[in-house]
Amino acid sequence: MSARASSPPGNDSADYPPASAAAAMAGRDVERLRMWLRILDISNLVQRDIRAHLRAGFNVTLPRFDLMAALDRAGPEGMTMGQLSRRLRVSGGNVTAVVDRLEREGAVTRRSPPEDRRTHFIALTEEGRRQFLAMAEAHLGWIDGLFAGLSPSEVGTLTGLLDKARRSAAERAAEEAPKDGAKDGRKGGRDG
Amino acid sequence: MSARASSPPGNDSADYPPASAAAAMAGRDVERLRMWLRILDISNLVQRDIRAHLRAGFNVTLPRFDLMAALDRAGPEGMTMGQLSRRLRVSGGNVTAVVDRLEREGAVTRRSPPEDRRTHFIALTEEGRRQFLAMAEAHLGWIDGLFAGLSPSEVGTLTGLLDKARRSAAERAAEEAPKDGAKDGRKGGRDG
DNA sequence: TGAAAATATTTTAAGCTTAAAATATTTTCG
DNA sequence: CGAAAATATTTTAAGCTTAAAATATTTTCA
Repeated sequence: MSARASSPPGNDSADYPPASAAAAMAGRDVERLRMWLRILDISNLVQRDIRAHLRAGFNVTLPRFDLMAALDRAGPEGMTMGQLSRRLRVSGGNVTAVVDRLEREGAVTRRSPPEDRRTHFIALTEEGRRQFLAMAEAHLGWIDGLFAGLSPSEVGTLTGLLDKARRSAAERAAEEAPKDGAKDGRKGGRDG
Repeated sequence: MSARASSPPGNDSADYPPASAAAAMAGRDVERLRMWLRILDISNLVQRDIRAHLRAGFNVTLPRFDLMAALDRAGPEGMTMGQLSRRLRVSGGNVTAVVDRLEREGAVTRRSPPEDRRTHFIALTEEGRRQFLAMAEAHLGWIDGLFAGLSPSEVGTLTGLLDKARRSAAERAAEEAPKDGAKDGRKGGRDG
């Protein structure tokens, strides 16, 4: 859950910028902020709904579902902890914790190849994959249902503009945080 | 941070539906799912950036910023714990925890009116409000920067479509979870 | 070879989050 | 009045999350 996120929150519509902060905003362009708050609202709303469905229908949390999705995509060999960390964009410690629980539940296995005992390959068990496929199918239905109020053409327009917005934000966030100064985009990380 | 959320994750663009789940998705419409994943991506990306800025520039977390924003909006009397819980759409226990920390830091005060000692009004201290205004000003600038790649007209179109998407999701999420069966939309809650 | 550096993961400390149980207080109503 | 219900908040148990420190193992290279 968590409706959190840098919001003059509780927004069901207009009233931005927030009351007292209004003074500080005087004369500033607020349209991009307004747009962002819509994105945030939808994101929170949909995530809340999906989490509730996952819990009620499958007794699974979103982090576990996401991790299983990555493993499903990876195929039978699975992925290493480091690969999962990068793919999911979460910390290594986080992957350790979530994998621990999935392993305890029998949804994934950990195995270390003899040639490098530092690393661990995580893979879905048969049961884990079966569970995931059922969840993925249901998930698609939930999303379709939530956005049923948009026509196919509206969905297309929105997706296109969102792509542009994403590129804008990704570029600018990246240049703020140079991280690594790496040459070609592969290095400095942890494994591959 | 957390890039989490019901995603065939790690998406920088296409490759949905995810590999093995593809079988389950056969013949299903995937456009709305694709759109949702764009929203999710942007939301995670921007929140990550904002959190980093808030921490680096103000040594503050997003939940604390959000709570302070609500209080700023509320004016000098502040808000009760229950009002904060509903406004921020988080649990009561959560509000207790975040307020505890803000209080410890001197950003907010708790006071209980004599006529109802169950309740507590939380308000920004002078220092808390000063801090918040500086953060809100910076926040607006970060958002403007991230979405600078969109023209004003694109921002307008996007905001309009997002509004429609939000209404769609909100309506459908609401009818799934009837919660209260209340008659006219005000009741059954906790306070006002 | 063998010490230093690099890599891969786990552990730890702290904070956010929820649902459910526990407390405290006020309101209702027999 | 006084017990039961309602209301407001805090506490608890569990899980997610991160950054930073600690471990374990492999690679580099003098």
